[in-house]
Formats: sequence, C-alpha cells, structure tokens
Amino acid sequence: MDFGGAQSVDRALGLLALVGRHAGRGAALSSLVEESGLNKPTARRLLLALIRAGFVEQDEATRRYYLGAESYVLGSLAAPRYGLLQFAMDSVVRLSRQTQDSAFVSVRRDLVSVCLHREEGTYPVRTHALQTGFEHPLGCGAGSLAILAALPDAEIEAVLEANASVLAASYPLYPHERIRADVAETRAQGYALNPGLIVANSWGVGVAIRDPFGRAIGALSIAAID
Amino acid sequence: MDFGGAQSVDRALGLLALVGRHAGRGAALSSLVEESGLNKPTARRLLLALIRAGFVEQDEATRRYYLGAESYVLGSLAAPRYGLLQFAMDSVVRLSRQTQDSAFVSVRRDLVSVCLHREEGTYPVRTHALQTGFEHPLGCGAGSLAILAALPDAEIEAVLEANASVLAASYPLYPHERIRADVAETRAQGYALNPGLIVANSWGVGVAIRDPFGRAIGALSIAAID
DNA sequence: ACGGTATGGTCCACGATATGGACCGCAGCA
DNA sequence: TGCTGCGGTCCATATCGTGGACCATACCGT
Repeated sequence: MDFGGAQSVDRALGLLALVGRHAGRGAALSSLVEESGLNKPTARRLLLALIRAGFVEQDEATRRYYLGAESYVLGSLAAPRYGLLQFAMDSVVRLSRQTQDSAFVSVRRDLVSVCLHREEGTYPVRTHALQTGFEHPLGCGAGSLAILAALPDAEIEAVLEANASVLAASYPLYPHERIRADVAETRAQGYALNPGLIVANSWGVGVAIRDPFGRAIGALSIAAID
Repeated sequence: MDFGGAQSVDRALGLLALVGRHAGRGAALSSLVEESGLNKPTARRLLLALIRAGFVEQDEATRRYYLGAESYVLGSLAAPRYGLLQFAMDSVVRLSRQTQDSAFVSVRRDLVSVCLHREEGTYPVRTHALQTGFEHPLGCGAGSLAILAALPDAEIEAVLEANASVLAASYPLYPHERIRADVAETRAQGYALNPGLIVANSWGVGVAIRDPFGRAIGALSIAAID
C-alpha cells in the first residue's frame, strides 16, 4: 500500500490534533508522548516544528502546550466553507437554554464525528459522555448517527467497512447490524435516538446539518439523563 | 544554526497556511508549487499528507485544494484562547455598518499580523489593500501598528530586529525610524493611524485588543479612501 | 538534607526516509 | 496531429529524522 510518504508530517499533524483535544487545560509533553505513541525526542521535535509555524504555543512557565494563533487563523479561513455550523452554534445555545440539557455541535471528519462545541445545560444532573474535541466513529452516538443516516447507502457501507476494526475493538455495543438498524430507524423518524448505549442512562437525540448540496457536514444533538 | 530538524513538517505547515490564504476559491497545485518554492512532487506528497489528516480537501472534479474539516475543528478548539476576537468580530460588523467603510479584525502571529476577517463596507469606493488571510510585518498598517505599539519597548525592538530583512526587502516605506515614530504617536493618541502609506489614498485607523493580562493579541481597524 | 522519582529537555550514530529531475497521460487548442 | 500547460507519479540518491541513552530540574516523603 502506498501512503505517499511524508510520515513525519502525519505524526506532526496527529500531534497537532492531539494538542487540540487538550486545548482547554493545555497538554503536557508526557501525555502527548503517551497518547500519540511517539517517543519523547520525536514528539518534542515535531512540537517545535508546530511552534515555529505558530500552530502551537508553549507556556513558558508551565511548559504545557496549547493551540497557537495560526490554528485560530486557519479555522477562521476555513469557516466560510463550514459556515452553516455557525448557525448551528446559535441554535445549540437556544436549545440548551430551553431544555436545560447540554447540547452539542458535531462535525463529520472522514470516518468519525468530532464534537465541536458543547453548550452546558443548567439541569443539575448532567452527562459528560461527550466533550469538546471528543470523537466517535460515525453511527456511535446521537449526532454521529444522524450524520451517518444522512449519507447514501453505498457510503454507509464503505464507512462501516473502514471503521470495522475500531468498532470491534472499542465499541462492542455497536455491531454493524445494530448500526444498520439504527440508520433505518433514524431515517424513518427523521431524527437519531441514542438510548443510553455508550453511557448508561445517558440518552441523546440528534439531527443532521446539511450543506446547500444536501450533503451532511455535521449534526446538532442534545443529551440528557433518564 | 539548529532549527530542531523536522524540515518536511515546516514545509507541510507552510503549505497548509498557503492553502488557507487561497481558502475562498481553492488553490491549484501549480500556484502552490510556485508560491511555496517547493517542487511539484514534494508539494503533492505533502498535500496528500495534509489530506490524509483532514486538514485539506481536494475537489474531485476541479482538482483544486481547499481547507478541510480538521482545520475548522482545530480553529474551534483554539477559539476559547482567542475568544476575545469573537467579540471583536461583532464590533467590526457594527463599525462597518455605521461608517460604511470596510472594517477588519487582525491577530498577531509572532512577527506579523494576519487579517482574520474583513467586513465589507457599503461605501462605493473601497480599498482592497487588506484582505482576509493577508499578513504584514508588525508596524505596517493601522491594525498591525496598533498591536506593535501595545508591546513593551524591549519586545518592539526584538520584533523590528527580527523583521529587519523583510522590512528592507518588501516595505521600503517603513524604515525602523519611521515605525518607532509611529509607535510613539500611536501611544500618545491612543489609536494607530496609517496615512495611506502602503497604498496611496488608503487611510486606516486601528486599536489593539488585549487579553485579560493586558497583552495585545489582535487589533480592530477600519480603512477608507481620502 | 537527601535519595527517589516523575517530568521536560537534549545528544548523536545509524539507517530509514524524503527529495526532485525525468517522465506519463490528459485536455484544450490551432 | 503536434504543441502547450497541467495534474500526477517513479525511483536512485543522499539527506534527514529516529530513538535509546543521557542530563537537569522540581517535587515528593522521611
């Protein structure tokens, strides 16, 4: 199989995504080393490259790594292409206020959906199954399922196929059969329902967000207990 | 001189930033090759790596390169750290409406300031000196000058020093002396004024945006003719 | 004070890896 | 049908990244 070379670039970009997940509190070198599977010198070297390019910053005092200005710039430049999600952001805030539950915006990225924004609910008992930056294979979770169900059948099968090993390894509750059934149900109902599968008692409801050509680019979902 | 290795990562990230600049209409391989100074196979290989990681997408039909979903995700994850700029976005819209001129949000990135957002004015004669994604050395342009003037003196000198070669090569109208004088004037006035230096007859006014610790992270500016 | 340890950071010989000139295939055009 | 411009790919060469070993510092508990 030809991956096209540039392996260090792959690692660097993986590292960048990893720093993104830790965006809030910053990432320690050791965590990055552990989670990326790289070794320390390599991780450090790649981080230095990311810092040189402005995508990552390092706090002088704490030595922790954060996303840099260039990451923000890039996101802003990409925003026009994903602009619909901005409207979703507003909806999610309203939704959260009205229902008192937490609400989320997710976006599709290849084979997974990533949580872009979590709007905290006011209801005292809250699920924390989904947090900003978390990702799940398409079909696992309300928003993720909504996105999958909006794809053409052929693409669904391709996605399931490509995700087979991850699903088998980390999502034992989601055999292909079950996902296919969920997709059918979602299409029939018009919305996706996740009846507490990933975390017990934590339900979710999601709908897809489509671009002007009808392709699903993301989803909007809410989560609640009971 | 030790740059810490990882040169291909540097090139890849440069390429990514370059694709970002072309975000609107997409970037052709040949333009990227030309503007990056890389050769074709290398550029292509690095682009494939960026595509694998989801930072770049390629239109199947036109073969042009665009920013991908991961870029957007990253920007969203970085947003909390640069959240003040979101308020600036809103201000810029109001400002533009009220004055009928174009208004801008810029952000500092190391030695340069980058235009993050351009809010189009309604006045028929408009300057297009500054567009989304464009960057200038700190001190060149209203917003850029506002940011520079907000830095401590020692850092200003360091920035000027580091920018010396670029300034000499591409900004002949901005000798260090002139920038230092502009900084003094900006501090005295409280706002930065750019009297049509980069483009004749195109004036600009800018103010810095500071984070809670008082550090300048960006600027807000407007541009007009006459 | 002082071993023990967890963490961030660096060095450098080795060999895997990226490089880029040359090449292919395809449109569009005269 | 030959020419030009463009996107994309091949592969021998030598450059560049790799990672085990190492150092420095901070923070424990005794």
